[in-house]
Amino acid sequence: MSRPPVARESVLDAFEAILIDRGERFATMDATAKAAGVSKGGLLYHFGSKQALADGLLARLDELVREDIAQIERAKEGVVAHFLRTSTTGDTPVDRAIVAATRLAQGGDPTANAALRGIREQWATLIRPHVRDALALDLVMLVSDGLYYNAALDGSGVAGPVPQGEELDALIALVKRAAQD
Amino acid sequence: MSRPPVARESVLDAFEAILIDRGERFATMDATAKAAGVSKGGLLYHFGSKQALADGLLARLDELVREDIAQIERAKEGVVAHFLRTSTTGDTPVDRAIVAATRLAQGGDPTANAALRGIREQWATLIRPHVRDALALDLVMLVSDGLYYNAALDGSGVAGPVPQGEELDALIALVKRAAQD
DNA sequence: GTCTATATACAGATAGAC
DNA sequence: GTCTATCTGTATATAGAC
Repeated sequence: MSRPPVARESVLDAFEAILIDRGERFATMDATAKAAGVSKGGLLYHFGSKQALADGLLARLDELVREDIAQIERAKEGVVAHFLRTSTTGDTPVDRAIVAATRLAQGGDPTANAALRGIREQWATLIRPHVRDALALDLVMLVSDGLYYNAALDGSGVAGPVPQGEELDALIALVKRAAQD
Repeated sequence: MSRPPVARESVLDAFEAILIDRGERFATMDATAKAAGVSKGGLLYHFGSKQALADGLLARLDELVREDIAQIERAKEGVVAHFLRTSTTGDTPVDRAIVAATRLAQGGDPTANAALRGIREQWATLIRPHVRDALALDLVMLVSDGLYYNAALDGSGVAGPVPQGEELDALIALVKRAAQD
């Protein structure tokens, strides 16, 4: 699992940033190359097509989710609480990748859609043993989905109408009470 | 408030359908005109620009939401329950308009984004008197957001990983128990 | 009101120099 | 490995006939 070149990563960073900050329509190869500080030709050396660029983003997303899931499993405050807390409170690499993938999916990229569905399934598998039943799982997943939905609507950095800090703590407690015994 | 011409409405229907079924990238004026059974020139008589087309969709959304809110207020099973039940269980005109607007928003249209934020605020105002406190409101809104998020990911007609039928009834009961006294 | 034809701009992608 | 130049397709928009 050798680390890819720096230029490649900064192209992905730029692509992701435009998706988040401006939306799918503005995430062109031209704009991405410019934001990454390379020429179009340079970008196309690393990613031979727009789809390859999207695939690169989704591959990185997959890896970040893998790490994220490992972290949630080890969380001291419990799996459910940590899962909800990291459902886009902050501006972490996973969160950014997920919002960017959401934008791609909504633009009409079926691979982005499938990736997000797969991630949600992984999360559900992770949470299932820690809640009372299927209904409780639905509740936890939907609250998490709701947090991501608001993050996707607001782009990065902007504080949405979603609980944070102590309010988020209280929400987590409320959901846990409803979802666990 | 005179009813707009039939052709105008069918153009909006077509635009909405493409947004939902294929995504923002595919919702071009050409594709919309074709799907609506008019020529590009015909479309442009009714909507002079892409933005005007989007504005038309959002204006219709606003009206549908107004009707939707009036219905929720009158719901026999209670405001919270009816609100959650209509958070995209089905394939109603409001739901379709919301998913289409979500796609526009994720593509990078700021007016679609603002419209969705406004609608969410209207809903919150509607729900607020019917729940225990601000925390309970957060819970109800986030579950609703989560349902819409899944609807947006799945497009129209496809059954997502989201509760339906009796499972949905149980979820609504669970949320009500957690959110009301 | 609806059409065809066309102008303009930009997206994605290729060729080939350095 | 990164660049410039360019080709091709297509999206938005205009002009003007019917």
